[in-house]
Amino acid sequence: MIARVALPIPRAAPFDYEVPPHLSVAVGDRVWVPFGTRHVWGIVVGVADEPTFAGRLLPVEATTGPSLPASTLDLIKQISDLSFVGLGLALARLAPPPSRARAREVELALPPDTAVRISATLASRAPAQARVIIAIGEGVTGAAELRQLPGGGRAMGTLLHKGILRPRRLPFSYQEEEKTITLNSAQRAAVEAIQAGIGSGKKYLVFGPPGSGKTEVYLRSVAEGLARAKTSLLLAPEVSLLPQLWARAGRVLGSPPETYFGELPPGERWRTWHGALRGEVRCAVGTRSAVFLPLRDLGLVALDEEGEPAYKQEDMAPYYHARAVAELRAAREGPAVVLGAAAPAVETFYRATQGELELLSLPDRVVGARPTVSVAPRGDAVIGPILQEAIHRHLGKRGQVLLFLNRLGFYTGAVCRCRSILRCPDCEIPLVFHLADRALHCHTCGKAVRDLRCPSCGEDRFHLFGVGTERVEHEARRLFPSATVARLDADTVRDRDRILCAVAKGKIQILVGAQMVGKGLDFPGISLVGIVNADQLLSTPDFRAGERTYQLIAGAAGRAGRGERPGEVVVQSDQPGYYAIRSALEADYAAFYAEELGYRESLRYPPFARLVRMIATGRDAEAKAGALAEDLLGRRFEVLGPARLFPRRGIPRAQLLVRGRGDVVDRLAEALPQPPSWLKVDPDPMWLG
DNA sequence: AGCACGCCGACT
DNA sequence: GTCGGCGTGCTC
Repeated sequence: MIARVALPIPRAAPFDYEVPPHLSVAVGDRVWVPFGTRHVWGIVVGVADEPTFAGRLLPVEATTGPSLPASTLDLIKQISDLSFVGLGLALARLAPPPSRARAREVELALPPDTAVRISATLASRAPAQARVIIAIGEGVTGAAELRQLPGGGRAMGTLLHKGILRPRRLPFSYQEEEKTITLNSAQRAAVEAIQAGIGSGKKYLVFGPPGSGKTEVYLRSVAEGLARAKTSLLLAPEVSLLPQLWARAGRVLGSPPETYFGELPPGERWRTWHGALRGEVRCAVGTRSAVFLPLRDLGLVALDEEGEPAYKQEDMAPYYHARAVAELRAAREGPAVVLGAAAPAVETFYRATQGELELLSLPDRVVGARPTVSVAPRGDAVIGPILQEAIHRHLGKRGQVLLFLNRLGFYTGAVCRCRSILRCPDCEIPLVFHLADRALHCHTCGKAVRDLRCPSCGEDRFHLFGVGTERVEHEARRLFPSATVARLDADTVRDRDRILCAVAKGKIQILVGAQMVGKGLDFPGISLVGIVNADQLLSTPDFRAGERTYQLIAGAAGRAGRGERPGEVVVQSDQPGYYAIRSALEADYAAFYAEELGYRESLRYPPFARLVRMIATGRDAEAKAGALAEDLLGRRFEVLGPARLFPRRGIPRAQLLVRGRGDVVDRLAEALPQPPSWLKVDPDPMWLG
């Protein structure tokens, strides 16, 4: 028998191997095969009697049995086609490889006082075990550190075996107090509507302001599904949001759900994936990669904050949007898809108005009161006088302060003295300053502008800008020397657990954070949220800049005043009249949507067209992109660019955008059956430029 | 993606 | 004379 095996290499076609008589393999099995001078894991995507390869075949050497069901294999096949990536590579990155679970962090499985008593009795006979318990009592949770104690490795193993310790499943030890929640009528109506859609593949948009109880609606719907023996998936855009979701789900469902996300240790990922495969997992919470979990009898997939760009995998192939994958699963496996947001993606809301999704509105806030939102000029200060005054006021009342910065300081935009952001005359996308030729470039159409005058005041001298989180942290410490200041962004992600716990306990007065902090975190002590530079996001070279700005402000407003204290939000902006900022200040999504939709239509951006982003990389990226553009234009594609991008790790890059109708991806797949290795093809990109 | 093979600059 | 830079090409 011949096994056709997808291998973790860019090439699309599978490789044929001989299956020796003592092994039996089926489609979906993981196999160990010789490949060149080494061995690799592959996944069987077909079996046949005759090979398609003419050369000499090598044997399959081992198998670990099923790694995914046929439905998931089909799903990943579809994703690999849509994102112009070989099936083998897509499978290797989406189905976790076999790995033994090994605790990375441990915690006490007993109340601390009991543990102290046990360690006292152990002190004479098993001093190593006592030392481990004492160390944990002192706050050490890392398994690696505990292993370094004298005899620590073995002692930890014994304690895990005895059940005194247990592996910590989440990179965060968030605890929430019990509270009983009664649904209001809008929430009840939403749960009823969703319940009717479980198993039918219906799609819903749960639309409501922060604190309107969207999470409770998903959780009650999950419970309804469980009662009918259906499994569920709950997705959040960021790992940092999982602990709260996990804790709340455990409380509503009666038992804790499984977790699945990229940073989970390999053994844990494998365990959850195989639990799902065997039908043992009934509910899982996770980030975008969890949308592929092979849960059996899937009844519901919910995406919280569905407009968040983190749902799209764009940095690494295969490129996919968790929402699109959920909808593909709905079509083949029938789960209801529930999208929830206070500020949905414009595309999603548009689809709801077109009847593709059922709109379920939750108009009322059930947690806290709407914070007061005000706008303040930033001028040349990082933290302007009005925000400074507000921080003083809240610190004085023992409130906590969150200072947000969208950390896209990567781009250097240009502002005129009259405070308007300079935009491309054709695309209305903000221009990006390139130091190499000291010119402003449009990353959408490729135009380079050297002699530009501000369209609103005619001035030709501009100010370049970009502020980072470190600078904000530094300013906060300088201005408020007696406050405890912490910073949470991609650089400090390893300390996330510690920092978030300290915030929850009120030990940090000012938290400076990038995007990740802005989403559904729920800290009752935070009474003031300051958005340091709302204009910076507006200047990103992307047609979604307005949408992101609205989402940022709306999300931040949702962070303030979730507890007893009334909340306040101060947005620093020098363009308070710009529609995205104005409507966000008023929490008026409908007004934002109306204006944004008009802009999208007049300039033919999604949802009125579909974009495919192509990035050429390498020495003559621009020339190659240019030749490709010529070729595609000849085949009657609409092509924007090529535009020169900033080099990445010293390697030049150039971008093309192909614009078309819904069928543009299929047409491109026909035109470029196997894109060259220097070209990345990303349909429906979330980030341009 | 690896890893080999292959053809040109600075070193024991 | 070699060690080694990373450019192309192949792996059932």
